[in-house]
Amino acid sequence: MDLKDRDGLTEREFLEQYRAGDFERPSVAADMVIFTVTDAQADSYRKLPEKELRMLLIRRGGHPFLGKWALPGGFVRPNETTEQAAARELREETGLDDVYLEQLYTFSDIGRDPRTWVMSCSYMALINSDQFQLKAGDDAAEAAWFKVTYRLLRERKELLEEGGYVKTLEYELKLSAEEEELTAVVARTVTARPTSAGTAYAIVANDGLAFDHAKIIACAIERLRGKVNYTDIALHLMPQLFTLTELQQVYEVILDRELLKAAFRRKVADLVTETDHYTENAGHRPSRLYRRNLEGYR
Amino acid sequence: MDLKDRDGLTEREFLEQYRAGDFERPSVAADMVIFTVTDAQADSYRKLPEKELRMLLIRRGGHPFLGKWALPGGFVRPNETTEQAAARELREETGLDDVYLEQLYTFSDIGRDPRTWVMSCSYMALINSDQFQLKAGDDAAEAAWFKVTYRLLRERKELLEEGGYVKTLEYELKLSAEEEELTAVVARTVTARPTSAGTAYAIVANDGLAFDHAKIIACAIERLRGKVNYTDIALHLMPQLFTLTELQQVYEVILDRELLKAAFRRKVADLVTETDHYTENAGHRPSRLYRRNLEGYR
DNA sequence: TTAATAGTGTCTCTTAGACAGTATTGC
DNA sequence: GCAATACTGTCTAAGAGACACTATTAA
Repeated sequence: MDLKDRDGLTEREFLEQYRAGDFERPSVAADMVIFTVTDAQADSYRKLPEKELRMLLIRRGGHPFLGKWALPGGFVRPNETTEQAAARELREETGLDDVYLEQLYTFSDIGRDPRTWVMSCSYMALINSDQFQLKAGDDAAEAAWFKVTYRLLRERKELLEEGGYVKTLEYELKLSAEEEELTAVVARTVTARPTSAGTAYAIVANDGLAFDHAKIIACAIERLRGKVNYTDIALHLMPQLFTLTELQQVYEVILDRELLKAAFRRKVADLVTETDHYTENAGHRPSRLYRRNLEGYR
Repeated sequence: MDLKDRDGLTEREFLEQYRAGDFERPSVAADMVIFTVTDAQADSYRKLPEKELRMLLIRRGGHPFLGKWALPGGFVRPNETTEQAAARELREETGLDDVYLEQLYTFSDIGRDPRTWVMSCSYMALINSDQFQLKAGDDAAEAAWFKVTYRLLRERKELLEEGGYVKTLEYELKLSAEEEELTAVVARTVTARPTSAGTAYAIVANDGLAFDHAKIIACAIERLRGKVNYTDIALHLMPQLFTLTELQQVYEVILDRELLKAAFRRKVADLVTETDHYTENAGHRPSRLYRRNLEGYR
């Protein structure tokens, strides 16, 4: 087809003469929440080590937010998708190439970067403990894996005159590495009005995190918690071989609550395949090792 | 705190001297999938009218994709968030201000806009039939509400040598307005590999839709279908007063399958409040009218 | 009276929660 | 034997699916 527009141009002619207007454009960054799971120090030779959910952060070496901790990320370059930018950043920061990657949300609050107009298209990556090496931060920047806790602090509900309500959920986000202890409070506000409705995040308190990264982290944890229940997403955090108790520990550390063993095993039965291998030299009965069942989830 | 960076500048000094580099930046558009539900023509005075899921599209009046149909949307302006841009576009296209609005996904494939580098941050809006008037398209552009169907065409699963599989789900998207009939086939590819995993959309066939909007629409329908089952999202498509049968019809048209009455009523019981009003002059037993229960969902 | 929808009762099957009981190892 | 974890069996409660039955209106 050779449709012509008002100026009598075909599409090819139009594109040849097209010049991008000099409207102001935003920079777009891909920022990543990279999760992994590690073992805490075991108390006794008999006890199993506890699992910890950890996240990679990088200490800023320049303004703005000099000295604060930020998510790994960087600007999306021309001829690159946001996914590719995220994968590239991940490779640069961790050397890893082949991981679970999922887009989270695009944050565009004005002033979220004090330098200039920057939107953040955020991603979540899951790394299993086989791939995991603490060699993060090959470049000059200081990097560390922070232990994550995210817990409901308070809940408030206000009724509106016109009908509907505003519910505010305040979560405390705690991130701790060797020397560092970061704390933030993120409020999730759910507005329900007769016609409209919506959810918004706000940072209530923030000690040590750069930009609006506390929001992005909150968003990632909530996505992870949600998906754990109805997908096999948690298996991306597991090594090749693992016990069902380890898998349960990972679920528990993500959800921040204890689960019942029997029910848990029924639930994940289809997500794993048993092997003929067993753990050895634990101070107790050996445990069968499982593999991820790639056919499992639907 | 007055931390100084390598150049001996404080944060304030840094920001004062900061000039945005002239790296190439993308344009960012907010594109919207605006859903509503309408009544089809009833066959007889006795029969209830069927519900139809509809979506607003705008015929392009210029290159590229001249004459094709596109989602309402536009570029995000400086000092505006993507949410605000979406809300502004919605107001411009429909005159509506107070609606359910939710961010979907950010699409950034290179070449998705043949003119220049454009990312699309997509949103879904739900409009109830009270607010709905077919006055869309006050400006010069031609606009129409298209009836939506989205149905699984075929499913393919290929096992990989390294372990894992690639599953391809092909959906047929049909959009129809008075004279117009648009058809596209969108493939959702789920890749499951031992370490990585991911989902991607691709357009397999496309007749009449501009840009990659078939993907965005597919994404919106899948989000809507998913959320219908575990939130009260469908109630944003309902007028102030409605019958439970109407609500069920809306669920059915979204999910594209029939539901059982008794089970449905149990499920939505907490999402609605009964009123003392009844339908009148239907050719059969009157039906109790309900309101949305704003306390209902969690 | 009739053609339609409105609305309820109840049986079954599946799943999640709870808990108790048995099994097996290293030291 | 002991201190742990490994693993299974079973009761119960809640929910989804299926279906049948009764109720009520306008024409």
